[in-house]
Amino acid sequence: MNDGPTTGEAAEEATEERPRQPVRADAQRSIDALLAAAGEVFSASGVDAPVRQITARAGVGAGTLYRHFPQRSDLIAAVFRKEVDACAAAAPALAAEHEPVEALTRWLQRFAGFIATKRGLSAALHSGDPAYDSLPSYFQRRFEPALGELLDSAAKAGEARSDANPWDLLRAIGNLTVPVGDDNDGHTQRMIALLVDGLRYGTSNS
Amino acid sequence: MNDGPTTGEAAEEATEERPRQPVRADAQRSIDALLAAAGEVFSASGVDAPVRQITARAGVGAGTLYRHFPQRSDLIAAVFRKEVDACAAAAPALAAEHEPVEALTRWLQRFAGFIATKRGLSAALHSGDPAYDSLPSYFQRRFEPALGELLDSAAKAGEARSDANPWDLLRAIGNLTVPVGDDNDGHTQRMIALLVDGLRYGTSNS
Amino acid sequence: MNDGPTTGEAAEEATEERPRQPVRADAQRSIDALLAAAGEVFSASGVDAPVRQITARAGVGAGTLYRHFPQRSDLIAAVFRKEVDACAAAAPALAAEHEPVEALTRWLQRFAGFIATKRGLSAALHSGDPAYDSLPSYFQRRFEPALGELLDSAAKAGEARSDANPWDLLRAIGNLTVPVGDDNDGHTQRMIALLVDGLRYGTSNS
Amino acid sequence: MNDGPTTGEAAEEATEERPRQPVRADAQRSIDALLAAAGEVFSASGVDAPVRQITARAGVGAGTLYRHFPQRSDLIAAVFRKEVDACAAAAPALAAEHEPVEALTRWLQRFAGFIATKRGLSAALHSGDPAYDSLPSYFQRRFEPALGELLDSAAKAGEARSDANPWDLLRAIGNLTVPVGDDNDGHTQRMIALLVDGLRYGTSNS
DNA sequence: AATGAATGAGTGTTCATTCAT
DNA sequence: AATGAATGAACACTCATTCAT
Repeated sequence: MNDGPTTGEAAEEATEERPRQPVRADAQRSIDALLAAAGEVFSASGVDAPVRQITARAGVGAGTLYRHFPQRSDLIAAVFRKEVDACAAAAPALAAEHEPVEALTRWLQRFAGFIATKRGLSAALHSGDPAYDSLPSYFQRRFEPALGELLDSAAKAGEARSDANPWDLLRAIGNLTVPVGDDNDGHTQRMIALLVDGLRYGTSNS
Repeated sequence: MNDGPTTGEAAEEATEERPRQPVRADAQRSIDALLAAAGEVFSASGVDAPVRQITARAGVGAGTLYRHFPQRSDLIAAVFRKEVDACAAAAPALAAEHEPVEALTRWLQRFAGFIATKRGLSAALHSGDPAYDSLPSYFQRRFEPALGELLDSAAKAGEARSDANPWDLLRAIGNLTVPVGDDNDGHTQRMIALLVDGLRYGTSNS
Repeated sequence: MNDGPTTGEAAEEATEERPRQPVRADAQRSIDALLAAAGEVFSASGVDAPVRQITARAGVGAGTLYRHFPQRSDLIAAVFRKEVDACAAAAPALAAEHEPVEALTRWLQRFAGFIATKRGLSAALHSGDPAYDSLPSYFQRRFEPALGELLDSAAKAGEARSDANPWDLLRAIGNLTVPVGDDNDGHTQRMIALLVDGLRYGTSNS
Repeated sequence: MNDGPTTGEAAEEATEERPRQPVRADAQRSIDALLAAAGEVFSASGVDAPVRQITARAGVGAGTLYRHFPQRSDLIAAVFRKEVDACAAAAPALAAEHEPVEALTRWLQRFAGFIATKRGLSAALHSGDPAYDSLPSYFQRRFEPALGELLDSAAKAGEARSDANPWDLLRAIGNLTVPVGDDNDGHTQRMIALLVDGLRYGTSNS
């Protein structure tokens, strides 16, 4: 991803070419402050943190938050997108600086760090609130190609099996978007098999 | 573990041979109903679910819950222990019925299922509430030997590397007791390396 | 007072000559323990203290309290009568040991001590609960003659005006049975006039 | 005190000349309504009356009460101060309209009326809650000079003994700030002696 | 007769959300 | 557009009272 969408726009999927409608400077300042504050509060206290904690940290009134993010889910989604973008953008950067396996490993660690701040989001994501419907696909749309590139490079270098599924691997680390227990598509089984493969690696059988 | 402690007694580690102190039958019925109801509600709605949801499902009054579990954390901990026991007890059972690698794989899947119901417990566990202090060690005390036996059997059969650390592996699947983001002991790094090993398994390098 | 009613009987105005129906010894023990405990708890925490505080101190179960005192007001009334009796009985005792004015002064101080433990009963008394209807008259029936005797003796000795109204005086100190603010019978005014008389005592007018 | 502080400001000692900090009109309306409602409810049902009774009568939501009076004690204290101010302010007014003894008597009756609404506050005052620490001294600071002036005028007119202690007299009527039973400074004794003096007034000894 | 477990209405309090300023 | 006061539903928790043991 070269520069990513401007996630500063509240609750809106950016369409690249639409000319910006005039957003007043003070409004933009409020939005930025809210996104920053919410990101910090969410990782510190979870996405159920009291709204006032966020507005206080952002230095705005409660009404301002609701003006820009009428639903709590709008705020959560906006923060989520912003952080997804930042993480996905790290993949090509690492690929440019490191050998394939090294880049792969580093990015997976970076990704794990991203996931670590998302504890507690899982419940929201599966709450059935349609406001979150677009998030899993956004997550996938950003991350799958990012990891795909890294895996391809490693495979081309003969450093990884070529049939590895990036999406499965992301879920193995994240378990964010689909809880392990409910899925029936065999994801968990495949990932556990992968771990077991890892355990076997280096034995006389490998 | 041969048959597991009877976790029906609230917040108490059962000593096998001690004759039951007279727990009135109705009280025991309430405790059992509450633990069962709480288990279901917790996995459906998280550990912050309204108390009344639990009491309604258990068919008891609110006061009954508070009599037996004065703090919410007491209930959470009791449910946790009960489910840990049930899962740990599955390990020897599977070992008796299946080949080593099969038993290992099945149990890891069973364990993953256990973890899946624990989404949302992570925050509670790291809340600093001393009521939860004993839980991580209980978790480890039950699970580490359970998985250790399975790994040993697999290693003896030449089906797994013998240096695999059961505790690391449990955390790799669970990420329950220590969030990924905060740990500095390299756990995440090792587990990601293990996944990458799994990816490499079967390539020309293995 | 020579023997007074046995206030150990719950919620019942003793009729002097009725032969005691057989009260089982253990029941009587419970009643005594409850009255003693309630007296202590009421002065420490007011008459709205939690029931369990009383049963715990008495060493009986909650059911036992309700067997003997089906309404909370029954318990309050029984404690009240018991303490009224004890205080009223002190009047003749003091009269036998001291000079008239000394006995009068000492008993009024004793009475003030009694009142001091009744803070908070006022609200209950005026709650409209018919269970308390008999209490003010009981209070008056016991105390008015007790103080009347003391005043008479003092008057006969030329140590007090002979027209003093014992009931007014009791209320002046107590303000228990009728709150100052609501009465329109001039009681408060008379008592304040009395205080002012006291202030004038020894001025050029006296 | 010439006209009394505006107690409409929550839990704050008004400084006469300070220009009002911008208190929004609606907030002030809420505060006033709450203080008025609480005053009525407290005298009717005691200071432990349900919060909802107060908010309902004030016509505001529960949150509004908690915004302005985060602790129940804040509300109690504010009501107390407001009523103390009103009563103390009556003293100079009465002095301006009546002869000294008449003014004294009327104000004491007014004060007795004030006390009558304070039944049940005693327990709160001695609960040890530091929120009430300042109340007794506030009570004394307002009332002692108020009564002192009245007594001085009466003494100057030769209508009262000049050594009367205003504070003792206030406590004689009030018994609010220090319960009768516990004090060891002889207050109760002195007041009872005063009453007895009043009784003696006009006997052959006076 | 005594016990103490169960009930559930009642209450304080919080906090998301709306809306007057 | 921003503020922050008001609202009131929702929730945890207590405790008087009942009733199974």
